Amino acid sequence: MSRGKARAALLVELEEAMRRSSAQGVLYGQAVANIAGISNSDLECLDFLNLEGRVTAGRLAEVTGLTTGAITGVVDRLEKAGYVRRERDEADRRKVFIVVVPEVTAKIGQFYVPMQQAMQKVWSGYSEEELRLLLRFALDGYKGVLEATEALKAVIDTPPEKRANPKMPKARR
Amino acid sequence: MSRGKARAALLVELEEAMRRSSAQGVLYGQAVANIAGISNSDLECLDFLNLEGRVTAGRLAEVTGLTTGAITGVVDRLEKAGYVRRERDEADRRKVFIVVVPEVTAKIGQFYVPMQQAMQKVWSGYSEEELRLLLRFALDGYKGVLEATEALKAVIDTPPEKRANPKMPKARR
DNA sequence: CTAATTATCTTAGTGGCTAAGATATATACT
DNA sequence: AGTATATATCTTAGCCACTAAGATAATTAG
Repeated sequence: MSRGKARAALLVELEEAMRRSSAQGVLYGQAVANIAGISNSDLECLDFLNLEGRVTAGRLAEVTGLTTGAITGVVDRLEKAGYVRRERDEADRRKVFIVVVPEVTAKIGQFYVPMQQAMQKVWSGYSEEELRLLLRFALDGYKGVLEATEALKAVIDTPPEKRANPKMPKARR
Repeated sequence: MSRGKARAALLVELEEAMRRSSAQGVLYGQAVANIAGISNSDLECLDFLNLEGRVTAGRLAEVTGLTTGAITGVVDRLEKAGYVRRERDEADRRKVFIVVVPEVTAKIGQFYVPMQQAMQKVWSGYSEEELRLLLRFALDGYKGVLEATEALKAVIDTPPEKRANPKMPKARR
């Protein structure tokens, strides 16, 4: 206990640092969307499509939290700009798969280069063993955020008077 | 080289894992805004105010990338809902400081509880030494994202034909 | 003390979003 | 098979937050 920071204090700092970098990450995404001349939602969908490859319109609505009507608009704009194509599912002709057009989508990729370079630079300061720890944490963290998103839905169903009333994570200054 | 993952492969995995969790984090924020009944931008500003405490309208415009006109709207809505107050700077009466009303803002805090709990759970799986490494990384990462945001502005000023044309970070499947 | 600058607000117009319902296809029931 | 119900996407009307441009008010520079 005498040497090293007390664990509780460490966690507070960790939380604040992660909130700050995540907020800044959001801003980076907004800047990319602005520069690329597409809306935030459009870019969010395009990013997801790049991770998943081939996704139905309905799935896009699920993961973004937008209505299916809004997704129709998103896909219309992305398709018009050439980033994606619609592909009817031959097995179930109600479904529409959205697939990226990699040659065109690559134009967006350049706006992520500064972020990738900055991250490479950060990572260069860590040993392979440390990077493995970071990977473990990133994977754990992803699961955690998914869980939290689920749990948040439970909060909605809890009547307000039964909820805890915690302080907003507050500033220190 | 024979044991442990090759560093390059590790970095690719790390990047994907971090992109996924960051995307999911964005969704969590959107869900909070929906439940709280305020817009994404309003919540983003409120979060920033909670970190910084007391901030001018103009600074809010800077950090969010919104126009000052849009910020007027944000602050109007937040003020009407009781989350913040406007405070004229007595030294320079053009400026308006926006200050949070903690008692009211606490109502939003509850929606972050699931996230905090999930993160506590994740962090419980790490030793104090490991947490210190994570903190170092979170701080480095924040600096990195800030740098990247700056560097992105440089990309805008580079004529398109002089830019590299990298592939979009692509899926593996 | 006039001009230029800075900080916020106002206004008009636009675009993406939701809610509700239409359309088309698939599945379940009798 | 044939009818009802469910599912997936699209369409439409209306709303709200955003931008761009300019107005207002206060400060700083010459």
